[in-house]
Amino acid sequence: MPIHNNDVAEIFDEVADFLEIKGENQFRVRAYRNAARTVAGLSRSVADLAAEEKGLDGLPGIGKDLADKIRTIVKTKSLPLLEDLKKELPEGLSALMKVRGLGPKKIAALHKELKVASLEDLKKAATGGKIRELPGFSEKTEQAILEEIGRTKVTEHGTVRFKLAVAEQIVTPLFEDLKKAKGVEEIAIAGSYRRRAETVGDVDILVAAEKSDAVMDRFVHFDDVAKVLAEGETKSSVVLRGGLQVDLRVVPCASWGAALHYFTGSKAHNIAVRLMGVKRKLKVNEYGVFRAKKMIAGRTEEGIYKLFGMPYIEPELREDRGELKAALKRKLPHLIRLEDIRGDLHVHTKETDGRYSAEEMAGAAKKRGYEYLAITDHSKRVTMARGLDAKRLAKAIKDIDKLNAKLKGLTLLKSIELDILADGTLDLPDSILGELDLVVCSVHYNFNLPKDKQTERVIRALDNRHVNIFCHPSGRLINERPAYEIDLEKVMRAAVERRCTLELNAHPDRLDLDDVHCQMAKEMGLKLAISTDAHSMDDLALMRFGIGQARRGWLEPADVINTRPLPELRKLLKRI
DNA sequence: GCCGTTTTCGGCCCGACTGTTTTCAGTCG
Repeated sequence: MPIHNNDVAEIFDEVADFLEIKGENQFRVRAYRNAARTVAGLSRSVADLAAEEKGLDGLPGIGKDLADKIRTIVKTKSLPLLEDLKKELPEGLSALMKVRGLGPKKIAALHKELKVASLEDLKKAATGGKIRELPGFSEKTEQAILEEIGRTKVTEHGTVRFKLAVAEQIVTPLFEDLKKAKGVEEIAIAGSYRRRAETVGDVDILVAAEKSDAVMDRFVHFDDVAKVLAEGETKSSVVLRGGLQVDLRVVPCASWGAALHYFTGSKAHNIAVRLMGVKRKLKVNEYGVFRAKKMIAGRTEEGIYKLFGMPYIEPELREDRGELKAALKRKLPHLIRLEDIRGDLHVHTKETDGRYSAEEMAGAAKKRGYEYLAITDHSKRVTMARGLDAKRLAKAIKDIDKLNAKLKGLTLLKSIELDILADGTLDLPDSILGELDLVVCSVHYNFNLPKDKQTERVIRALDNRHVNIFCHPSGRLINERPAYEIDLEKVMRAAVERRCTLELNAHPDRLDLDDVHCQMAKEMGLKLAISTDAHSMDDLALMRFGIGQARRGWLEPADVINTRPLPELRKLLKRI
């Protein structure tokens, strides 16, 4: 099995956990964490980079030592330093770092005094009343630990994060309620939610008000609050029923921009901006930018960036993945917006597993202001969805022709979501595919092929000159199913050569491609399709999640085919 | 362990809240 970027990142993070528990130099710890973040955010395979002479040179936070360690990991799939650390300390300790309220110091004490070596041990020690006996711990901390283990669903693989769409549903009623609180001048949801990350760990609500008591009070007493974790004058935290943690921060109006910037993050982006401040003898915090005691920026986010010689940086870019450098050089992308989308290229109807007719879907698409909509029902291999065989597809084509004759202002595109069979052949014959406006194709079965076979399978499908778009390319379902083994970089290069493309599936359960692969596509000049995979009329609105992901991947309107008017789109869909 | 429009050595973001304490360490974001 090849080494993925995430494998390297996980090893570095684990090293950082152990070093921290050991009480090592905090800056060394930070170096490993930074390196983990850099590797996880790379738009190219770190294994490939490691194979190149200077491939790892100049990566932020990765110097000679860590570059060597990466090469070791790629070559041997392990890191001697980590193996040594695991001999010194029990392997399970790193999982304890995921328990909220437990940090390196407490974990070290629990291990030293109670021989706690795993989540299991921790639970036992807490239930047995052992923890309260330790200095610095109490019965209260013991209870808190037990609650945390239950509440956050801590596993060996970390804590469960909420899908963005789920978090949106849970937090919207609270957000709407807080808007009505007395004294609220400005209010926004910040954090990873505002950066449109695919999942969020918690939700940060920010309020500007001269007096905080009314809004704080309304917050902690909101109907859906299951537990108040902290309650202060400027900051409170609650857990809503369903387990989502929400933090509320209240700042003075003059600090709105600084606070919004600070609480939007990412943490890495903030640290980088603060460092720019330190170099100019300025202090950047959530209240503003200060020279000595004098506030010189912070009412708006724009003002802060301007002070450092940069244009406004969109939240989706704030991951410290090169956006600050790009901003300084005035090379920021003009990110795609929802309004740029002119049509959806992947939707289902009740002919297979959708809920509405093509006509109803067309009506919903028209309401959204779309110019075109591709009807892409499943092909016969997807028996569960009653996929179309050639005969039924032929009838569907005729029906769409009839519909198009009476539709005004919107064109339905004749298409199919064609299954790629295990050997890379396609589920329907070329003769019928030639009748379609475009063909999108997907993998729905045989997920467990070896990586090279899976990659070959998909590329073979792309060899067919009727094929235009490879859908939900990694096959992952967020929080539910990992991606199948596939070399997407290779698939993308194949797509560029064959004048076809990949989909960014906008469904919030998928968001597939991820942000890193979107950026990879952009860098190799591959123009993507952003589609919802809608199974109902409402689903067309999921496009906004795809746009969020695309923006995180630095995509501009020109990088996406369904921003084009129909005649241009048709040209782009033509293969030689 | 990284890094450099002051630097190859000596720095490395910053503040709020909690808990167990009597002035602060630990944790979090």
